[in-house]
Amino acid sequence: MSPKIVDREAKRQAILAAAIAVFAEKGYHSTKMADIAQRAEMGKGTLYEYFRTKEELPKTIFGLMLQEFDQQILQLEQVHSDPVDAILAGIQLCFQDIDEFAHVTPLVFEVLGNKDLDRSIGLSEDFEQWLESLNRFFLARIQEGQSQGQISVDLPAPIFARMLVSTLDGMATHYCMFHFQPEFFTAQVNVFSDMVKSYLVTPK
Amino acid sequence: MSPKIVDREAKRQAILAAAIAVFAEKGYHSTKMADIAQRAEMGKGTLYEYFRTKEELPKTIFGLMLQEFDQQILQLEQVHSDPVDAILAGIQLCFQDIDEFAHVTPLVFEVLGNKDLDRSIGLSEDFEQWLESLNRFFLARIQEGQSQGQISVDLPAPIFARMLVSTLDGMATHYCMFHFQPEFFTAQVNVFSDMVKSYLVTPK
Amino acid sequence: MSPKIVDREAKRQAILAAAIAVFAEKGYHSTKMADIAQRAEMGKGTLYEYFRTKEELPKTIFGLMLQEFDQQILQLEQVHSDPVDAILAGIQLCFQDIDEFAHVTPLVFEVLGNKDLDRSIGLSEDFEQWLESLNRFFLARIQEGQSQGQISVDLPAPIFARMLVSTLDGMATHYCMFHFQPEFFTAQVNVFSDMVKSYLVTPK
Amino acid sequence: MSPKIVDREAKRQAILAAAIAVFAEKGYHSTKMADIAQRAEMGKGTLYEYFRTKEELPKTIFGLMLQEFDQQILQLEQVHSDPVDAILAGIQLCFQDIDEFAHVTPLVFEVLGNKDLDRSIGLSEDFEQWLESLNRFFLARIQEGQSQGQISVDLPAPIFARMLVSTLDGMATHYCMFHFQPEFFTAQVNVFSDMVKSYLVTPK
DNA sequence: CATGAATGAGTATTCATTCAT
DNA sequence: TATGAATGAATACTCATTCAT
Repeated sequence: MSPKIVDREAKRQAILAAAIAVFAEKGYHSTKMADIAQRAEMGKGTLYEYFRTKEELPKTIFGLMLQEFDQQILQLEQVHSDPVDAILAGIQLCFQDIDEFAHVTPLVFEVLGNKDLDRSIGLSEDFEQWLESLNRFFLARIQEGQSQGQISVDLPAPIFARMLVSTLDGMATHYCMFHFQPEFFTAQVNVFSDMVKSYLVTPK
Repeated sequence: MSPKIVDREAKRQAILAAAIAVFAEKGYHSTKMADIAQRAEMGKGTLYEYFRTKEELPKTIFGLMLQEFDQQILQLEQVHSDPVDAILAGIQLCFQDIDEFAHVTPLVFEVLGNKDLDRSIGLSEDFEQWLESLNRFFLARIQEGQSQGQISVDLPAPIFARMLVSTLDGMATHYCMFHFQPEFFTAQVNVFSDMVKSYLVTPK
Repeated sequence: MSPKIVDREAKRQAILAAAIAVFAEKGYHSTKMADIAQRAEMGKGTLYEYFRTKEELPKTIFGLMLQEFDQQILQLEQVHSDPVDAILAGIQLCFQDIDEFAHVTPLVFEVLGNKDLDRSIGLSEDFEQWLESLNRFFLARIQEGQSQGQISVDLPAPIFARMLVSTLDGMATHYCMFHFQPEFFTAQVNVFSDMVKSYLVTPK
Repeated sequence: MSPKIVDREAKRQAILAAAIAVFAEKGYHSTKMADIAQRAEMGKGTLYEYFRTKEELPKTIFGLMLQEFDQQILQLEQVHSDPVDAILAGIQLCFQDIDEFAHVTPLVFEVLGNKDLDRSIGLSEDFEQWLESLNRFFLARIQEGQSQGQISVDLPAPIFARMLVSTLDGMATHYCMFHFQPEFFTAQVNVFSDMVKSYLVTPK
């Protein structure tokens, strides 16, 4: 905790913040290291004292993002209400800090869309792993509900779980990329949640 | 008097096919014109006989894609069954030719993620317009169902419609990008469809 | 003189005329072979049936030009009036067909200015040779005038002759490149001629 | 805190000197940026730190040249001897720093000869303006001499003035391009000057 | 002979990264 | 440690030339 270390950490954060801002404005490929240096109000050379390459910036950004996602998963796993409520809570939890990540969405798109870049950053691997965790959570709750007789055993659990994962991601993505309207979005999540609830508890 | 006879249209298609293939493999920015030329089995210069710039390739690819999307919208508008059935038919229709477009998805991601590129290609504008058409279709059917007493007037139509649009896109995207399993996907769309049906016809 | 040969020659001339026109409009380096073909109303490939390379076009154009220049020199040498009159006649003769060559002047400039191009076309060599012939003509007449007592022996003949060559070229160049006004030009040549005459016959 | 210290102006001059040298050797179009970089003993990229494009090099070179030409015009206008002497002084002044510009002449030729290049560099416009200034100087002195009775009013002043401009340029050009012999050149200018003097003061 | 489709060598320019200060 | 000047690999695009028809 020497002041040196605090300074270094603060500078690292400043660079990351600048990078996020510029990446969000122009996209990864259109952003020059010089742009980031300017935004961070430091020299180009200094960036390289903190990050060895340009690619290390999105790598770090995604690392932080996925760390938060993992927190989310941990939170999910601590939800101990009855299965259906847990699923509904999970849906809400997914969007808890969405505004915080909204401006990184275009960067995620650009990296996921470029296999070369993705390979060396490893985003899709980590991202799919997160999707899988989410999927596991929903699947476990559904199966729990089925074994408790609360959810019909006719419901194809793995399919429904994966459907939840992709539809939730769809809503989040549309909010971040095309339709940035918080209240509307909340309402949307609520109808969706209500629909899911009705479907799960209705006997088939 | 008898110049070389060439099927220009066929060659254009061949180039486009090569471009789509290489873009899908490496992404737009990582693809060199030389890569496309090699894949199309022709010289670099020949590409420029058919497309003036590199950007014109995705532009053309998206143009064709959006043309098909427009066809889809036209088809949607010709669905004249009762409102709820129309909505369910619409959901199915959305995924009708999905495999045809699956390999363009990463390219769409990369372009949508890079504001600079998107601006000069104009993809997001056209894409959002398509989302809006889809939204209008669902909204109209829901309102129709409400005025006919089939769907509860308590359902917030605009919100539900937009939710459908984003969730459908989410499922399609996940299928194309992360989870390319046709049968699983069909099943997923079917549960979703069933859930929507139940929700719409259940009195609140 | 078979019709074939006449046809070929006519086509050669057509290409040359087109080349001269386009070179005059845009300059050598900015002219594409395609431009010349279009102007000559034939296919690009046809040009190569008549001229092996692009450089061969200016080479041929300059060849014709210098051929005319040689004719001029021959004409000069047939002037058999007294020395001073011969010099004055020579001055006029220099501008005899100037309008015919005016539009080639920029091409001459561009080639003379580019040593690489000049080397492979060999223009400056031929051009300087022509200047030298002109110089020899003037020098011979002056020396003739001096030996006949008509021109002062104090006049430094080689220097005066070379001065004539460069000043005449200067007037021609300015007419062709900067000040294309025929009447004004004629008047200019006349004062110059009159000045030379006065100077030559005035005893020092 | 202590960045590399560099004399940017000196480096700019070094690049310019290298550019002038290489342009003189090969011509503008045959010169690659890599050639200039090599001559200036630096990397290609460094050139672009000082000049945004290749065209900016001749543009700057001509700018400096024309600046000197303007100085010359200013000097001319400060010549306050009697009209004929002023004209003779003007003739000498024209060649004052000729050696300094001699090696730029081919570049001037190439640019003036290529309309495309000339348009974007704007040389001929500036050059003709300079010719015009020179012309105005001679015209004014001649008319002054005529109103003072020193020069015959029969002399067509505008024509004679323009004739001076083009013949002086002719001598300068030949010196720089074809006949680089300083002593010979000086003698040539002197006979010319002497001839002009005789002509102006001789009553018609 | 005539054509224009195909070709690929050639070149200006950009930008991530290095390194002298 | 911080800097920004220097670097050169990398790449889209052009155009003289070739050659199948």
